[in-house]
Amino acid sequence: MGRWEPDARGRLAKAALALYAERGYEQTTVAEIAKRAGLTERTFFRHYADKREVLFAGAGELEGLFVGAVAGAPESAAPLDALTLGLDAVAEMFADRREFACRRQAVITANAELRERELIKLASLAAALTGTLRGRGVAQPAAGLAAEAAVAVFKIAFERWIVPAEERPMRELIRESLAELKAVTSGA
Amino acid sequence: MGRWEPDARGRLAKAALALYAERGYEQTTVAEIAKRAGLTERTFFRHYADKREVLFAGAGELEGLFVGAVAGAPESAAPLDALTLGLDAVAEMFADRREFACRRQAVITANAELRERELIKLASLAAALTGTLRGRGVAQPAAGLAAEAAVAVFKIAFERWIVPAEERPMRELIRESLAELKAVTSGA
DNA sequence: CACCTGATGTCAGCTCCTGTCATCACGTAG
DNA sequence: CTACGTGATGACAGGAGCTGACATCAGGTG
Repeated sequence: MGRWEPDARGRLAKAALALYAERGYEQTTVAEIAKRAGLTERTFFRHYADKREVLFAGAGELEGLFVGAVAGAPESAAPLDALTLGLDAVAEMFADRREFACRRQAVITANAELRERELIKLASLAAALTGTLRGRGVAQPAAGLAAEAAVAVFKIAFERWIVPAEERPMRELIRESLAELKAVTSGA
Repeated sequence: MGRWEPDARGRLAKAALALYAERGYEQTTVAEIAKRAGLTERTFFRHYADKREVLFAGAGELEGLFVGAVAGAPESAAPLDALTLGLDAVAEMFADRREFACRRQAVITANAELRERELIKLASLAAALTGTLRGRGVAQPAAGLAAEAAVAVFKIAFERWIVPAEERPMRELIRESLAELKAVTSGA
């Protein structure tokens, strides 16, 4: 055993999610999170930039996966087809994390500050996708619009996937949302 | 003359924008804003919920205008056509406020916290548009996707309108973005 | 004149977050 | 084996954002 219990970061994340869920984000102090993880407040801020970020550590992974899949699409693929590959890759990643995603999302939707943070992560994703499309030769503003549209599809499919009543696979919901988007933008 | 100088709210907003532009958002304290407006810190927080909100007082107006135009579209209009009427209404509103919008946007884009707040205002707009479309009989998820797409069009048109080099009318940029969105979603 | 109202000032206090320095197990060089 | 460096952590002070509670006081109202 080392000098400290291992995985301080993970313990902080777990403690934070638990407390945010138990008593609400605003009613939880960083000192309490740290205490539950057996650490101090100062150490919390060494692992996470702020009180919100502890819930968004996985965002970078999602972005990397999405961008990677789009970048790896065949050169001949149209922008929306490349983005669809990215959406599929993301869907796969979510497949076995439904319960965790649900608890986490319940906390986020319950608080405006956390929703703000979530939105900027999605915006960062859109920006990264825009850059990737541009690297594939797509011009502006088409690249930006396609990226925003793909993120909207992800957002809405995710919203429906989270609903406990549905229980449908993420991939299916994404295909449906994509089809709806095409219908609604071409229909007018 | 009343007991106090009139328009405390407006004075605070003006002082805040000036200071944020001068020395940056983070380097400005609320006490400084209040002092420049001839008020106290406590009074600032009576007018604005937090240090960011002072830049977003007009967001409600934008949302109302957009939603009103969509709601007032002919019943026969397709979702995207109704949304286009909303986009046009918004474009008109921006027409004579370019300089103010530029200064404000420069401050916002320079700071992540302010971008977060901007994003949640846009999300609120998308939610309001979704509700309006649903009121017009559009089902989910089509309503949500159409709303998100319209907000994406607004976002990207606005980005281009702000660029000093361009100087093209907002309405024209919106039409262009809309056409690009249709092209990119139907082309694949 | 007495009273109420509403915008503001004053003050105490919590929480978030940061800078700085101390601590101390572990690894490594000698 | 000792000495030293390293890296994660603790301890402490302090600024800034934000809130609650109470005081103040010009104006309107009876």
